This record gives sequence, structure tokens and C-alpha cells, in this order.
Amino acid sequence: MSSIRVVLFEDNFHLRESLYFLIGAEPDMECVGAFADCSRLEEQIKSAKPDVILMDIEMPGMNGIEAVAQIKQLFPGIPVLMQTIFQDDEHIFNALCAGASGYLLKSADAQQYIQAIRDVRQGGAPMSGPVARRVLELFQQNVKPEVRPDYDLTQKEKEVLAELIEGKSFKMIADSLGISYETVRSHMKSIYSKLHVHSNTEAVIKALKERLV
Amino acid sequence: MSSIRVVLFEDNFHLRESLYFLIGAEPDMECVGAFADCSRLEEQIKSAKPDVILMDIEMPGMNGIEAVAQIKQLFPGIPVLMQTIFQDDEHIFNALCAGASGYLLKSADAQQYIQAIRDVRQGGAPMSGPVARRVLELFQQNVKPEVRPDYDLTQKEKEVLAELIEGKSFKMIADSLGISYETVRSHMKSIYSKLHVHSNTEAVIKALKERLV
DNA sequence: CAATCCATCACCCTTTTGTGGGATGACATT
DNA sequence: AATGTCATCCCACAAAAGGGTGATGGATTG
Repeated sequence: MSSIRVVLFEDNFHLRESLYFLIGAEPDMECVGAFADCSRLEEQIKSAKPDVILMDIEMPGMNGIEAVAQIKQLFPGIPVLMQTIFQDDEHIFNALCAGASGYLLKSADAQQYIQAIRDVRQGGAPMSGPVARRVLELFQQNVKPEVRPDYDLTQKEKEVLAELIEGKSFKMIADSLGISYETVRSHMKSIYSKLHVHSNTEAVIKALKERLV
Repeated sequence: MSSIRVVLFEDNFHLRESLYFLIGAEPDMECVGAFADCSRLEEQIKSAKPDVILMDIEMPGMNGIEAVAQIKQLFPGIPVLMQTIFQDDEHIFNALCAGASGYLLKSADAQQYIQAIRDVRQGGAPMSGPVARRVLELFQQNVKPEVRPDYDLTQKEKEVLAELIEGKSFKMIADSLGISYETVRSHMKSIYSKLHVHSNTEAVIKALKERLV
């Protein structure tokens, strides 16, 4: 693979310089930008065309969390690696919700930084040990392990339901599943009777709330 | 720290033996149990007193996901590392919800296994790269109470929408809000235009997915 | 005070859904 | 061979929802 293009945002001058040289020293990486703030985020990224962005959370002006949210909107494909001294839930939670692809504590050593950049580039999600554990715990708390009831829907019924919660009308469903309008209506009837509902809307609500599809 | 006591559950004989010797060969680990199934889960663990459990997902009898759920109930302090060939959402999601502390793909090499065991012992949550990424994505999808787009819905519009996602029909909404059917329709029209949707169903989907109410 | 926005309601017409039938062939089980 | 389930389709009628237009009074605000 060609060289990994890294851009970093870090307000501390010394740390920024250190990272810059650290990255530059790796044979498979180059640091194509190092900025002290996100004042011109969009153009900075546009011109640097990075493969990976290293973002400090605490910065003057726009902070790293707002920045990652904005990056995810403008350049959804570029993974953002957060680096911070904070390891409290609030910061981790917010950064990850904003779309970060990894979360490094500044206690990490040089080799961990480098490895994390490679990881995130290759589709991983590098996180310091304790952070990864916290993510799992937050996940386990927030995403209820609720066992999903099974309503004995057949395969086709599930397909129809899945299309329905895409917001499609019967006609559109018929079209995209390649079956006739009447068949869709048939399936809907049996879905209703299995879910004990009497409308399109109720079925969608039940399906979404109970994660049936 | 004293030696890390590992118990492993793996139905494949060769893999089980390999892991057994692999772990035994490490100076800071010992494999204090290697079982082909979870038939006597509780006593096996009780007598082995492991620090870490390595659990295969696909096994005859009780599968790894049920097993981890049970372990978490009986021995909440012992971290469980899942190992599997599956990397689909369903398996990852279920395993993590059940309480796993890590998730290894069987494509991992020997050193990754060993490192993962050390990690999980030290409070980390080792996950193979793609799995970690999926966990983050699932997390980002499921846990986001923060970002709520605002569509400038008026108070009454919100009320109507709230009733709608209860599964009520326009008539029922009119009734319970004490306004006329036509007024409900009026509100619906303006909700549609604000949410940029064209049906009852789509509005409900958008409202539920974006937690508008 | 004029301009807006909101909540309220009405009427008309079209399209989509809900509900009740019924029919066919494929396939699996008994 | 009989039974059952599933996916497929059709018809008919009624109910519900979608879309357009417009009207009223009240509250807010520039």
C-alpha cells in the first residue's frame, strides 16, 4: 500500500512537532499537515487529502469533538483518531458518538501511536485498553440485551417488513422485491395478524422498537 | 503478577490442543482447563478458578453466547474472550450484549491470542480490527441521545407526532387531543413538509430513528 | 398597524391501505 | 394420498391517508 497520509490537529507545539517527526520517520507514513486548531478545517483537509486524521480533543476554538462531527459530515470516509488525556466516560462517549474511529490516551508511547495509525487505516478501531473496556461497558449498558421476541415471520414476510421500514409504499415494495402488488398486500395481512397490529404504521413501530429486522 | 490462569472452551480437538500448549508455553500463563463443551460449566469454572476464559462461539450443546451470559451471572468478575470465525453483526452484537470482554477472530495468529489474553487480564478489551470497528459503528448507531436534529416542529406538531408513534390513527389522535380530524390532518401536512416525507409511515420512521419525540 | 406564525377547521378529489374473501402451484410432512 | 404451509396472485369494497386550497381568530413581533 502506498504511504499513509496523516494530518494532525494538536494545539501543543511540542507535542505537535514530536508527532510530526515521529510520523515522518516511518517508512510507510507521511505527515501531510499539522495544525494547531480547526479554524480552517475544511480547506485544510481538502488540500492535504489525508488517509487518517489525528485529532486532539482539547483545543482552543472548535474542540476536537465538534471537529470530528464536522469531519464525519464533510468527509465521512476519513477515519479520525482521537487523542486525549481524558479517560472519563463523558469525553469518550461524546467523541465516539461524534464519529471517531479510535481513541488513544496520551499516555500511549510512540510505537502505540504508530501502530494505531496503521490499525485505523486498515479498518480497525484502535483504543487504549481501558478505553476499549469502557466502550464495551457503555455498549452493554445502553444497548439492551433484550431478547427479541420471534413472531414466526417467514422469510418473505421479513423482507416485506424490512422494505416497509425503509418507508416504501406497497407498490414500491412490490417493485423492489419483484413480486406483485397483491402479493405484498397478502404478506402484509399475515404480518399484521402475526404481530397483532392493524396498520402499516403500527407494524413499523413494532418492528423498529423490537428490532425485528 | 502471578501466572494468568486460563480456561478454554473449544470443541475442535486440534485447536483446543494447540491453544492448550500455546498458553502453557508462555512463562506468565497456565492453562488450567480445556473443555470441548459447556456441559458442566459451573463446576468446571469453580474448580479451575480461571482469571480469563477463552470461549468458542460455535459449539455443540450450549453455544458460546449462552455460555458467556451464564458465566457473567455466576462469575461476573471473570473476563470472557470470545473466539469465532463469525464476524457478522448478529454474532458480535449478541456476544457483546451477553457480556463478552473481547472478541477475537480465528484468523488471529498465535501472538495475537497471547497478547489478547494479557490485554483482557489487564482490563483491556481486545478485539480484532474489523470487529472493533463494527462495535464502534453499532455503538454509534444505537447510542446517540446527543445529536437530535431539530426540524422546527411546533408544540402541537410534536404532540401529534407523539400520538402517531403510539400507533394511533388520525381519528384517534383527533379524539385524544380534543381537536378535529381535519386539524390533525393539517398538522400532519406541515409535519410532512418539515420532515421532508410523504407518509405517515415515513414520519414515524424518521421520528423513531432520530428520537424526535 | 401590518406582517407572520400558529392552531383550528372545511371541502374536494385521488391514492393508498385495511379487510374479507378465494385460487394456484411448490414443497414438505404425515 | 392427504394435509399443511408458503409464496404467489386476483377481486371487491370500505376506510384511511395524501394533497391542494382556503378561511378564521389569536398571539407575536417588527
